[in-house]
Amino acid sequence: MREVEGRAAPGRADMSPAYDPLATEARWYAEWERRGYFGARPNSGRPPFCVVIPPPNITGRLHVGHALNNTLQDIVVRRRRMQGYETLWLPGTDHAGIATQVVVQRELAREGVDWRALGREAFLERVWAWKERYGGEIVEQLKALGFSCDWSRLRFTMDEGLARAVRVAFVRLYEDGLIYRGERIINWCPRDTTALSDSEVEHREVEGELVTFRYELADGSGHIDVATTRVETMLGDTGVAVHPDDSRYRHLVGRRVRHPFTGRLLPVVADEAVDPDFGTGAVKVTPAHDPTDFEIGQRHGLEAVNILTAEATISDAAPEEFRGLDRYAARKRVLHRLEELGLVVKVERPYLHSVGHCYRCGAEIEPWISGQQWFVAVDRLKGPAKEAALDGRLSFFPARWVHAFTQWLDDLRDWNISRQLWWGHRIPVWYCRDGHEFAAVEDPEACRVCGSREIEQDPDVLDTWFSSQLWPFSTLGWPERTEDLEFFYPTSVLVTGYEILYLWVARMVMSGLYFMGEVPFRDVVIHGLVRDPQGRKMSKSLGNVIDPLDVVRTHGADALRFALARQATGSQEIPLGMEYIEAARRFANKVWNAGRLVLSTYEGGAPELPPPERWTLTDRWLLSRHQACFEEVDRALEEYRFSDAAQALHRFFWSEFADWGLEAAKPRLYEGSEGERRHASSVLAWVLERTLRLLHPIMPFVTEEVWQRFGAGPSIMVAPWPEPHPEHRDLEAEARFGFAEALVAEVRRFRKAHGLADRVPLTVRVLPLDHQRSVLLELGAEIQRLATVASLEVLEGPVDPAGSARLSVDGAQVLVPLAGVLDVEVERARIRRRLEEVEAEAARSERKLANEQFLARAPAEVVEREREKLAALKEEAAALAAQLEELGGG
RNA sequence: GGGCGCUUAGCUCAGUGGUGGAGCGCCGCCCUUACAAGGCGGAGGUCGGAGGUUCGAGCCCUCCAGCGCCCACCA
Repeated sequence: MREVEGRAAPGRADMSPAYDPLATEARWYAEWERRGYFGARPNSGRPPFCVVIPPPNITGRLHVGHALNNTLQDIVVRRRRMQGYETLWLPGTDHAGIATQVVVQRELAREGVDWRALGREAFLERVWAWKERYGGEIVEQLKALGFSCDWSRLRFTMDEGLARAVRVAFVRLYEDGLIYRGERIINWCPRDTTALSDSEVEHREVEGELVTFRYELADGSGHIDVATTRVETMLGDTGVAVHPDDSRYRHLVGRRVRHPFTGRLLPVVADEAVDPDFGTGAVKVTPAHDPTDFEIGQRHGLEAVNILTAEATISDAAPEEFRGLDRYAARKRVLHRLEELGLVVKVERPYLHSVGHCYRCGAEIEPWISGQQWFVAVDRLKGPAKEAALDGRLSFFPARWVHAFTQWLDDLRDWNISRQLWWGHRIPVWYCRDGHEFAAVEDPEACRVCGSREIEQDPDVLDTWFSSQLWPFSTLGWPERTEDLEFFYPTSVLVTGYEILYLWVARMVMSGLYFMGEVPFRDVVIHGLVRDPQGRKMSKSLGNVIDPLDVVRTHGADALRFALARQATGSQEIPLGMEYIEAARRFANKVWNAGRLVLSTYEGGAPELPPPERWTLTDRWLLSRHQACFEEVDRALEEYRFSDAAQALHRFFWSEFADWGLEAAKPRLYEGSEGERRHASSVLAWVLERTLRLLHPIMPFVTEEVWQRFGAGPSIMVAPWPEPHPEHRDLEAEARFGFAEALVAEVRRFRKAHGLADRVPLTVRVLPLDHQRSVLLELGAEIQRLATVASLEVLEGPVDPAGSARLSVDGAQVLVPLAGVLDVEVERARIRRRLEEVEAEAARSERKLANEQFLARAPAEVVEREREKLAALKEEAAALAAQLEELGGG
């Protein structure tokens, strides 16, 4: 624990060969928290950066979707903090009206208690108790993943301040005429017995039946056939509608048909809403149970007969023989009775059609008239939101979401905000005995209009999303003008899944603009849903669920975070399996072990580079590649391309820094002079230390644990984001080092082709092209080490190649003397294979260069490159052919 | 009905008009003192199909097929 105390003792004496996340992560999180690194202070003099968390429901345990969402936020937030912003990540939880109420109802049911019988107050006490018990759990789970939220500002959508914000918002909308009450047809969930907004209804294709049945004209002079997928609703039919231009039915408009069960006379009306091409072209009208029919009914003065109870059983408004039946039983019964009466024309089954379902419980939604409901009029809200999305005040990542966003706003209809629940913000409207109605922020004692003390508050509560839409400013203290609100609003970024783009994001934008006059956030980052590697939803029954907390225990939070970031492309699905997390864990281990190597040779202290004039070719190559990595990571994170950033880091760290940089440095580290060792070590340390900082937002723990040992500061969390060094980009060095890489790879391949174990000492003699000579002189020791070569000779001029295998690398000739050892047959095969490749490529190149159009129209440099390539290929082919000849292979 | 996205190695996915990549999986060799949670090498692709633009197309355009998602008052 020494390193936790502040300045670490450098070195790796205490570093075990295997990284142990379990021993590291919780310790560091507690330490960061203790030091107050997560806390933000307004008006610190630094520029503000603020993210509000999409508040998890208090019903939930942390699942992998939360892990993804918050990992991405933490990456953004940690980077900004390192960049010097006054960074606030504001956490909180959501009361989640329906979801929570249902969970508690179920808990009560298990105890044999009916929640309705309990009464409103006692029930709410139970829910609050539930919240106290489980509401904090998810917070602990978020901490286990390393998320750097400012926990001192933790909010809950029903805490005192937010409750006040909800009331102020409601009253203002009410007084501005944007909230109204009306009796309209709404979406009703018969299981949760509440209304839902349009956005809370999920449409799913189901196999049902399409029943065509007959209404006889009241005077017996004919009939009219109608089709329906919900035949039970005919119990509430009060009319039949046809299209006004439909000549087949024009003579029937104005006449009446007789309802077979109720005896009611139903007028035939003409209405534009009818599609003459569907079914029979005539439609039964059930104003109480279908939105279109409701409107038709309104236009033609048809009665709305509500034949369903709140639980979707047949009500007393229907004929006695059907009363009390469940809606599905009624569907069968009505069909059966119609058949008995000979009125069924046909039944198409199965008939695929779309049916609305409750987004919470999955029950089929009934369009229903449930008495008075509250609505938000959206016409004056949606315009400004759309404008903000189009004029750039709001930016979407990926940008394509802007279309979905604006299109949704275009189609948006008034928002039903009243819920027939007990858990939630109660609607702040009171009614007095004399029928007066008023809204108030504070609980009133008397009627605002007549002073009567006999007042009653509206029994309904508000849609959960009504409070959620205020989240970016209510959490900062609104309606008070707090320091936090002044400093941090508008917030900087919102990171969320696309599934709540409409439900939540769009409404925050509308309300932010309305109440604050400003967008609630500048950037909207939309990510996909986590799926299993086969693209299936994670579910218990499939056994493919990944529990983030299990992963933290077995692989570490860093591994989970990296795997998620690595997968987080802009696509709608994010495949994740344990094998991805395994790979990420191995990466964390790689980081740890690269740290061990570098630290074992390093003196400690903030790494410093030797002066540029002393840089070796390897140094220049490594620094150039590191700068390329920096640029890629920095740009990717700037644009919220998390996957690109993670991949760039992985590739650089493993394939470049470790596989080549560290391996190439070993001769100097182990066998070089003291000066060489120090030099090599300080370059590696400099690159590693900076790379750790680049990686820290994604993998905070392992980077901190290694970084501490440099003794370069109190914590990587508060270390600055690396500054760019464009002058380190050195394409010439990369090209020259590339020759060494190619030479090493060719020798390795040769070794493998002949099955020569690393133990067998190889001598390699190279006749380089002029520009390659210095590379060999500078990198001789590195090349020997990397290619496991005992002796590397640089030739001055042509040498008799007899008895040697001959390789070709970028035009350089490479001889591997192995007289007597070489298996001639294998060598012949190797050469023949290579020759085929070279000849095929040369042929392709020749064809291209024979094309006059290519010569005329392609850029000169492309043509030149092609010429050089062909020349090299031809040279190599000739050499290969000559060798074959010598080997007598024919 | 409208809209969006996807189709590239066995799997999951990157890919900026100029010789097709990664991770995982597979085959082979190696316990080399950072790491066997590793190293090295290898196999494996007519880039969904058909046209078009271009000197040149995985990439740009059109059409087609399949898959996924969102929206919609398909009774």
